[in-house]
Amino acid sequence: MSHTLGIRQAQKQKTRKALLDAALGLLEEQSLSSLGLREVTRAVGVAPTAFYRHFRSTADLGVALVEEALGSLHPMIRTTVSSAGDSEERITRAIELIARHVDAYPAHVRFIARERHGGVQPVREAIRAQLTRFAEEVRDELAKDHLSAGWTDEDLLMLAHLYVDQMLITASLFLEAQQAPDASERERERVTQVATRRLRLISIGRRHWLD
Amino acid sequence: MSHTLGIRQAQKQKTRKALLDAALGLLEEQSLSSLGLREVTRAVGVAPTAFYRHFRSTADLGVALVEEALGSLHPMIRTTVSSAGDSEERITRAIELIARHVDAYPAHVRFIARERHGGVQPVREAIRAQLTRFAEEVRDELAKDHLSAGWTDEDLLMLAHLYVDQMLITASLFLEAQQAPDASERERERVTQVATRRLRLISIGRRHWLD
DNA sequence: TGTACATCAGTGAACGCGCGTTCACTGATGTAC
DNA sequence: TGTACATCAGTGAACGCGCGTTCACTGATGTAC
Repeated sequence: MSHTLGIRQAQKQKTRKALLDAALGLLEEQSLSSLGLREVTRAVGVAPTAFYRHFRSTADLGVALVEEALGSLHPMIRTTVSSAGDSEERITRAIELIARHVDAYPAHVRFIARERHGGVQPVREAIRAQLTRFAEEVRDELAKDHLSAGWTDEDLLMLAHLYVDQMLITASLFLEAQQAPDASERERERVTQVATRRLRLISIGRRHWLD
Repeated sequence: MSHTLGIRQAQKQKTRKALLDAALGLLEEQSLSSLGLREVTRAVGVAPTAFYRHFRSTADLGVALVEEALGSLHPMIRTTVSSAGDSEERITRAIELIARHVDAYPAHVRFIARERHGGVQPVREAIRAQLTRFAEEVRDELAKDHLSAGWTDEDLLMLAHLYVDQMLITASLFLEAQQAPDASERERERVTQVATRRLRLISIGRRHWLD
């Protein structure tokens, strides 16, 4: 049987999750560096002092949000890069996956895009560390592809970073499309098209890299 | 002779510039959404109320900073894209130009990277508008190149956006390299190398786009 | 050039408010026997 | 199973502080004659 937490631990986890969720909601319209501890506890309905039972500061909460937003994405990225099919099919599948992820977790995506270059150093570093891991994982999968024969490890990592950056840019574009006042379905299709073509161009560059 | 401002106008412009400069300095360690009006006036040495003679709010000041950071860059971008030489030479020149710009205006570059997805809507929109203009200008220059024969306008704009995004990513990488505790010269060279290869791969993709 | 009045960038006091943090506390949950 | 004590998540009062904004003001600069 699975490990069962005590009542006390379970309740603590529940409050912690409520704080993270409330913070994520409040961060749709501001940056982490202006997020107040009292704001968060007020949204949850607990006393301001309860915050300290879970996090040292809002920066600390931000680092936890990075883990929540990106920590579980690693297996998904690996399987996407190493998936079957020809280049065009894989591009289509990858972009569809990004679109669905943005639909499912818009606030997480916005948080990462916003804080990647945001004003809170520990959070920037946590995001950077996760993205570096993503790039290394993408490189590992790319290395298995026969198209990578003759590539240096450095160039594979360069390409992997290019893919990771495109993934983020695309996610951010889908997010903007989502918020478009009307015709957001049209916007969504436009983003799908332009992101597909970007990846297609990169894919072509990849195939002719060693020419 | 050039238009001379009255003493009053000249002094007002001087105070306004001092507010912008102070804000830019304070924004190295925080986001615009947490920047305080009193913080800025304190740094300049004027009364808090003086702020209102120049800006309605810190968001308004942020929009002015976008103009200052990006407004003067248009001619530079046009000439860079349309410059002479073969593909490799142009890539080298473009990256060197970015590196020099980051050295000359690090705070402006950081501000744009930070607030592009930041928590202040009018500033995000001002940045977005400038970057759209950049992309359209890049497209116009690309369209003159014989390599663009047969390209749709849509695809040219896609490529232009790809270039603009790479420009920002590269600038942001140089900025991080600048802050590296030691061996920042090594870091700088590493960034130059990886940015060069990225552009090279995109350039290869461009050449074979219509294959 | 000189005078009388208008403009307006910057001042300084005052306001109400929400902030982060401290502290001793409460009472439900956990644990030892 | 029952009892006595320990733990600790969440409370609520209190603190000093800096915030954005208002208002009537000052005095140098600008303008009309």
